[in-house]
Amino acid sequence: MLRRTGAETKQEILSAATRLFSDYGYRGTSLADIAHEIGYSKASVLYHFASKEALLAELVAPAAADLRALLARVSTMPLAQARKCAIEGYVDLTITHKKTVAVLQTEEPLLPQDPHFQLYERLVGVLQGEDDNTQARVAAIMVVVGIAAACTERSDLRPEQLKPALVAVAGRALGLPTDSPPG
Amino acid sequence: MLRRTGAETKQEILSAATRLFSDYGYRGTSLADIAHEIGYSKASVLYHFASKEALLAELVAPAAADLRALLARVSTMPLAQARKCAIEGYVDLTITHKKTVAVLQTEEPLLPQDPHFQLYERLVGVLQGEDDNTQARVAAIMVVVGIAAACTERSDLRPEQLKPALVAVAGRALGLPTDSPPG
DNA sequence: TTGACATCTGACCGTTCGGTCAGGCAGTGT
DNA sequence: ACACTGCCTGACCGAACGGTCAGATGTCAA
Repeated sequence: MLRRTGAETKQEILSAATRLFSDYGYRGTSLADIAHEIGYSKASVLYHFASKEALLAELVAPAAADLRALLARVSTMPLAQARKCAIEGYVDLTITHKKTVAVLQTEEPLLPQDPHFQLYERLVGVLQGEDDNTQARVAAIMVVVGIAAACTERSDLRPEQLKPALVAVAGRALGLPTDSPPG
Repeated sequence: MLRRTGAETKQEILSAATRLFSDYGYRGTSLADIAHEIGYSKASVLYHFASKEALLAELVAPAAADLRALLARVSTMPLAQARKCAIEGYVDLTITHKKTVAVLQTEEPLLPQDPHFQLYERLVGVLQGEDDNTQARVAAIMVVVGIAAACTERSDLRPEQLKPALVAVAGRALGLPTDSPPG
């Protein structure tokens, strides 16, 4: 018989959950919804994941790992390079994990004590640079949240166009020196 | 006996709901939570509001009205002035209705067909200007979402500092000509 | 005092949710 | 043939939710 392996089913569940969570939110999606999406029963979802919360955690893990890696990589650089690299890395990450970021975007702000939230805090810190004036902080927050928002927009812009646009606008917002003058 | 009037109670409910919705989300807040917050019963909340959804609508109405007014005011201006005025007006609006915007911020993206969402679409259109290239659109989205995010941050920055910072960063992100060159 | 009205509540209802559990069913090694 | 294991399910459970309703209580006008 053509039975799927457990690992395959688990991946199917993760994919369906990512889609539904990003469209309807974590709280707006039931385990039954996820199960129905892939033609399994709710009990089957809970066979592969200990709880709905554990499913969310596993879903978010890859994006969180990438962000953690980016922060580690950037932390060894001099500030100017770190900011530039953080922007580009974060843009890549957001494009790659578009749907996952959309989930975090709508569900995370409610939990300041959440570990993922603290990663975002560190990213904001890097982009903010040494200055701790209001304007620098505002710019950093705007860039981090704005990049995520622009990527998760319904509009289907091609990544080849999207990435340079995001990097350019982020650089402008942060007041970074432009390295590729227009014209 | 010192009974409150119905209008007073209604306002109390709206205030408590705004606070709780912005902290825990619409779905994360029950009618019982709101009632408990102000020492009334759940049935009392439903005496003043037809439903939880109606409560949300009434809660959001003032901010939505302000945004609508801003868009109307701006629509009669030449483009350059409209963009500048839209930024400043939107910053004011967001600072004024900080908590309400926080509610919309986390609950709205899930409903593209929502009327409030369409107001945001129009605002993005104004900031985007005539260009419909990727970069202009990305900048507009980033500014609209970023302003809201920066205002609803936990950090308690004084509005006197916050407003000029937001306006300046937004202008930079959109590539507007700087009208007040730094010292 | 009485009746009309506004405000507020406890008790209740139907639904949905996350989660549990005993068991079915297919493949595999012996 | 047998037992074992991994995958999956229907039926069920308790809790929480939004919402309804009859009625208690207070206010005010006549």
